[in-house]
Amino acid sequence: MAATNKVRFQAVEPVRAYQRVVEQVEQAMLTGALKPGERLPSERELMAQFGVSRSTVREALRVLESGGLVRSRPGDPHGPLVLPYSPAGLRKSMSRLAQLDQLSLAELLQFRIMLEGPAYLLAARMRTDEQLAEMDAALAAMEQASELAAFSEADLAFHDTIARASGNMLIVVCSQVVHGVVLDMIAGKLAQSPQPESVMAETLDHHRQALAAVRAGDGALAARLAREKLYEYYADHLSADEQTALKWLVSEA
Amino acid sequence: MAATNKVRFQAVEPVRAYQRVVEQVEQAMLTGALKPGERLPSERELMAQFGVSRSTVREALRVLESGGLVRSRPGDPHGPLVLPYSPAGLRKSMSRLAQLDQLSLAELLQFRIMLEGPAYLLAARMRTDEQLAEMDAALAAMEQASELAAFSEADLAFHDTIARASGNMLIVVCSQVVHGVVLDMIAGKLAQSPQPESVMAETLDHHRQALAAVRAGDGALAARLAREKLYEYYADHLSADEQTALKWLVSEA
DNA sequence: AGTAATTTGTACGTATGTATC
DNA sequence: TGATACATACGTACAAATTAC
Repeated sequence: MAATNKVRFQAVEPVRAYQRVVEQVEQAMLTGALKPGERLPSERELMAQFGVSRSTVREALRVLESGGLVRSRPGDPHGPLVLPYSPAGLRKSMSRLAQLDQLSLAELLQFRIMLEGPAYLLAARMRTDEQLAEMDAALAAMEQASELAAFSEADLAFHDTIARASGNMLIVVCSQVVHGVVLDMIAGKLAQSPQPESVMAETLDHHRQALAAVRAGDGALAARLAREKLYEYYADHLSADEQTALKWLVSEA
Repeated sequence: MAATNKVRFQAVEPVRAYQRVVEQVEQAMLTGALKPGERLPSERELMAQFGVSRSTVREALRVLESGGLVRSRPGDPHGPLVLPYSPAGLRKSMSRLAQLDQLSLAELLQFRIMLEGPAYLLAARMRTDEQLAEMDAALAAMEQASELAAFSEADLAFHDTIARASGNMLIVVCSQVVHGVVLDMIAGKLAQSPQPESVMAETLDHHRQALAAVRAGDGALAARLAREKLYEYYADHLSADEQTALKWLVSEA
């Protein structure tokens, strides 16, 4: 018996020409041979260098473009531009996950609590003075907002600043995505709230307290306030079981 | 003076033909009009329906394909296959950011702690008996593993079961992705560990304690154990500042 | 089993609008 | 302003692969 019983072969799928082009360009960007701000050769030159047709080059460029890695404009003699690395791709994938995987509001809120607690915790210790000023500005915008839309926008900016102050990019991206999806899910219900003013005033009060805790450097307090606020704000939209599970995260996390 | 001083115009960038095709297909998948396992029309039919050339259709298909949404094979008369959601895209974009130093190991570990704490917390209360049996099986596999690779694989299965027991799909997917990326980042360093046996034994012991807490329904204890374990396991790879920040999350979260 | 039909993968040519020099 | 090089989009053609009869 040949000594091949330990090796495991994997199913091999055909590698298309455009994929090899994409891989080479991606590799060049990963190794630093191609840096943001630099240019790729023109399509005609690429098709000469890779030895493929124009269609193949274009398919590869479209894939790179949709991934947020390059941007090509018609008529640009310098060739496609290599873009700086941004979490746009991460955000798109997260968005798809949140929207496509039929997530429940309860799951999204659980996740928001998991994100916001640590976000406040870290922000209370890591925040710069500029970020503190941004939070003040967002709070002021919320106070001055007369319409729900403007209020909601300022609220989003406030949370975004908190997330950025945590110094963790994953928290920033996930918070943006999850917050956005949650707003989409309850958009209808929130608009027909009986007393939008009282809700806004209450939210404002919670934010003031949390911001004060952040300013004082009391991360644990800020985190607890944030979790409780989130629960109170959204609990009405959940079933009794879901409320219970969410409560666990609020009190014990 | 015309009453146009309140409107804000945004810079408009050209929308390519292939982008509109991609958007329509993505939208159909998001709304559920196109479900996994179903087929897209053939390229020729697509080019008739969208009123664009085949090149454009193909560029759109390549983008969708690279995003893991569809798969097209040569000669398939049924057309491109609509794939079920996979976290591959999420993992790829996260890995890219990590490789490009836009995402530090410290951030990833922070995030893992944020995920695993609540995962254990929820799992301790929500787990079914079958999931508990799965955890036992994974633990047994870890005990029997002689090589690091098998041990690591069983460890991954253990954490995955915990995540699934939490009942939150976002936790499941994010845990898988982040865990995988962390393993990629420290793959080299871990292999040359001086005493892999002692590390494995220690990890095993931690897992036993955490599993016991889950079995007993003590979510708070399980979560604390998980956070501490994670810190002890990876702290060596972090700078002093990063260790301090991580410690905050371990103790106060 | 084998053949025919259809589809994808790739290549090449062309017209048009655009950005840069 | 004009000239040049570029990207966009369309159309055609042929080889390779797959399915169905």
